[in-house]
Amino acid sequence: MAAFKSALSGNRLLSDNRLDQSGTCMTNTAPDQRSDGLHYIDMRDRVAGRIASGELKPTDKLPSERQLQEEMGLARGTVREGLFQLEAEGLIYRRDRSGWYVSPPPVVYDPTRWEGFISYVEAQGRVPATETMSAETIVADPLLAEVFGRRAGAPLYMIRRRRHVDGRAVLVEQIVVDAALTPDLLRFSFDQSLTEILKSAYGLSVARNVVSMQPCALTGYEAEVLGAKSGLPGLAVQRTSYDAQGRVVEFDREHWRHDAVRISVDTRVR
Amino acid sequence: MAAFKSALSGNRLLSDNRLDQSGTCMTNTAPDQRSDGLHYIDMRDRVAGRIASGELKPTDKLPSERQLQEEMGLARGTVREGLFQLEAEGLIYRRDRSGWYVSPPPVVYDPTRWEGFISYVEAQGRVPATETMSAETIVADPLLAEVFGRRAGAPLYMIRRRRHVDGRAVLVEQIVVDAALTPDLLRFSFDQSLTEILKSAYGLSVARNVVSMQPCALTGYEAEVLGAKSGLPGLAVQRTSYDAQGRVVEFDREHWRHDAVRISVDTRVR
DNA sequence: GAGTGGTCTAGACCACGGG
DNA sequence: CCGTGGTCTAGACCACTCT
Repeated sequence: MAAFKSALSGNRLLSDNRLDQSGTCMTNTAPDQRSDGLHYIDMRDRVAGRIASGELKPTDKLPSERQLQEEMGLARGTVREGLFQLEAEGLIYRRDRSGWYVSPPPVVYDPTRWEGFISYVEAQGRVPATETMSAETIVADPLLAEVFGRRAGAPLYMIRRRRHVDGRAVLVEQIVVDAALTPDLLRFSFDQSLTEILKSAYGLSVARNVVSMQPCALTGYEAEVLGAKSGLPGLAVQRTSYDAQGRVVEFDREHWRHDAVRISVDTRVR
Repeated sequence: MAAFKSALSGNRLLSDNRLDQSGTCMTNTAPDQRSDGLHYIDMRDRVAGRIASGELKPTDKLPSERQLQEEMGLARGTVREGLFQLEAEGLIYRRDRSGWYVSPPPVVYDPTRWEGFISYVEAQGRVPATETMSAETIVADPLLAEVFGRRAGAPLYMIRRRRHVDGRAVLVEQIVVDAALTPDLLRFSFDQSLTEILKSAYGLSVARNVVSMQPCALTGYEAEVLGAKSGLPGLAVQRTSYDAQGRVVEFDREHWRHDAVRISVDTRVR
């Protein structure tokens, strides 16, 4: 019913920045007309309202589940149902056994550009941080051998990092580079920009990116290191970067929290 | 602990097609070593195992929740918890009040190319279908006016469509085009390719795409028309297409089921 | 009308976070 | 240590689908 207006407003994609405003998609906190009788939706709307009004701001802690339960006269399970809704919408997130918090706005990310995470995030007025989880020499399994066009067993470097925005862990990544192109790479610290290292120390720069993205659930290792509950929606990004000679410079797999990122790509059509 | 092998296997992104094999990410059905004592995870693993083994195939219906409950000696809530995990991972989906089904593999989609949905899907051996929900003339609100570089109040066409793959509704989209560039557009049927219409009837082709993507929750209208429960993870895609003169040819917003799509982009670095 | 998932209640105990 | 969320049980009734 003539919903095109609302379809375009309450839009997290349109504005280029900062749009923690109104609501999320279309269900929205909207008027007050709601109260479908669905208790967990009412609960969702009430909390969403507090966020929209600014009563609760990004990174604020919500009242405890038991407080909300009492406050709204519901069973705890129903309260949690409403919280899961809000989490799925990216409005709130949880810290294990600590509580529920209001999500900050997402970071905008263009995986087709060869710019570092750090410059991206800073350009958006946020504070980036990187932790190197591991950096080691590995040998190419058949899969990686194919990616890099080497024999199985060829030496590669693998770096695992965790990245933060404003102190919150938002992604884990695992980068593989060809040891033949980057001798002695492990002498560097990877808490800074790898992009920069590859360019300045090895003269490698990227001419082509092949990127693949898929909504996923964060489970196992990724959920654990992001401090997320297994099953939290996420975004898996895989990037293969080539230089002008067609050599694979970087093979990168990233797992993002779903509420922490917005992908933006600008391309000429071939 | 030396998990890089498993980090690269069980990978839905790597292979270019069909990879309903092993598991999803890393938690995997893996060995049998599990049985953490977490009942809903056991339950997840058991069902995931049946899917991995081929005992349950895409589009197959799972046993009812009450059957699973009895079969595994769990409370129904616990069974549902496990089913939600599998849903989040994209392994299964539900049809409201009908049952749970095994998800078919996702479609690969490149939003930066100006090819139609139909050719994409067919090229992957799947059966596409399109339903036009509405097609109407609207006037530009301030937001759309800015997008199209017109005055507020300028005439535009808006088309809403629902797209299916193999009979399953996987996305809803809302396309806005400039009426000044496409006079009398509404005389066409939009169950076929809009791309084709714009090119052959109006000589419009696309030189540049600006695409933005964000994991989201499907709620309200989108959830409803996709037959999904509100809160289901989805992917919101917004595309603005320009022709060689820099005029906006199409402004498109799509909402996909999270388990139905994988995004792939191939770009030259500028 | 039978069977399915969707919602909701009112408990319980546990594992972990943080003071 | 206490408070938090995480897991789990055992019911109940409803709304809808399917045949």
